[in-house]
Amino acid sequence: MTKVTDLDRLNNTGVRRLINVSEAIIKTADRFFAKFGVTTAQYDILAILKYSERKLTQSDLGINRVVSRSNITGILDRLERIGMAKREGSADDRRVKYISITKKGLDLIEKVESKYFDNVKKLVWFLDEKDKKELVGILDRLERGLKRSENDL
Amino acid sequence: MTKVTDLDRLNNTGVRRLINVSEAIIKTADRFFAKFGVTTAQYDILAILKYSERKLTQSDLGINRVVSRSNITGILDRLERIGMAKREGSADDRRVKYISITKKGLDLIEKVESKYFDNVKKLVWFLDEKDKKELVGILDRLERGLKRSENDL
DNA sequence: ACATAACAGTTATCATATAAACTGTTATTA
DNA sequence: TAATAACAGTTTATATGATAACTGTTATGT
Repeated sequence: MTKVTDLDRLNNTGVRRLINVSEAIIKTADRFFAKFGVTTAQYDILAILKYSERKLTQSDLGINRVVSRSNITGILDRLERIGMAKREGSADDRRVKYISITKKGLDLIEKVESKYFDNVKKLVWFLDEKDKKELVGILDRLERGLKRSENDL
Repeated sequence: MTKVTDLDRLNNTGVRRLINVSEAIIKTADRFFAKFGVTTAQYDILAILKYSERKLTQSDLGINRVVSRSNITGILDRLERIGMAKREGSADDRRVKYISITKKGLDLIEKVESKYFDNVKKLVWFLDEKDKKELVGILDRLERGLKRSENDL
């Protein structure tokens, strides 16, 4: 039974801070996309569909976005309902469904994309090149640490 | 209509990376607490209750955790169901409910807490003091940027 | 060929989150 | 005091996420 030290609490505060900032960014993105009638998850899927070189299946989308297959089902249901994407069965493999973005989906991205990137630019406005490089390094080291702490989970 | 540049995409990739690492940390925490029969949100509430100097209302809990009042309702429902917390009406103000942690809740924290802080220690294992200081600064600057980008949301 | 394993997608359940409408209570103010 | 505003908490609707059970299809291996 290890004793909890002040340093432990300080570390925890720092990690919480990281998570809070992340969540604040996510919520801001959610509100941004909501103005255009889609959720962040839906927009992400549409952007992947638009920029993919090849036809994608539902499983492909799951891999890119780290969303499980079961949740992709629901997101695509809603995208189909609002007419932004559609499913097509594969002739080769009857298990597979190919997903494509519709004209309406492409129009949405056209309208939203540059505004979205403008917001990202404002978000990182106060970071210089050194900050950005350091941040990437810190994130790498956090991921290494995460593996350590996952081991004896 | 601004054009999207490579730098825009690079910025976006960096921000996504930050969010991905954050979400990976959150998921690891979720799995950790699940082993003890609670969710992260539930544990957070219990920890706040344990270490609070004064009696807390549901609104108080909302403010600390940035969870809206409506979500607090559900989280407390479930905490009450498993016997970890309880509600008590206020005599002064019949709108208000004071929330307290039960013996069972305190036992849980006793059992979990030092293991949790051990995991946090492993998470930040590869960060030195300079990293930690730099990270705090970067998070500050990101928050400033976030305000900028929220302005014309 | 037939049994079995692996796979793609769907469905169901639970927890969480946002937002808006609602109930009852307290505070304000005309 | 009566009308109204502000507040605390609940409820409802919708979206997302994790997991697990399930259906149908394809691949494998004896």
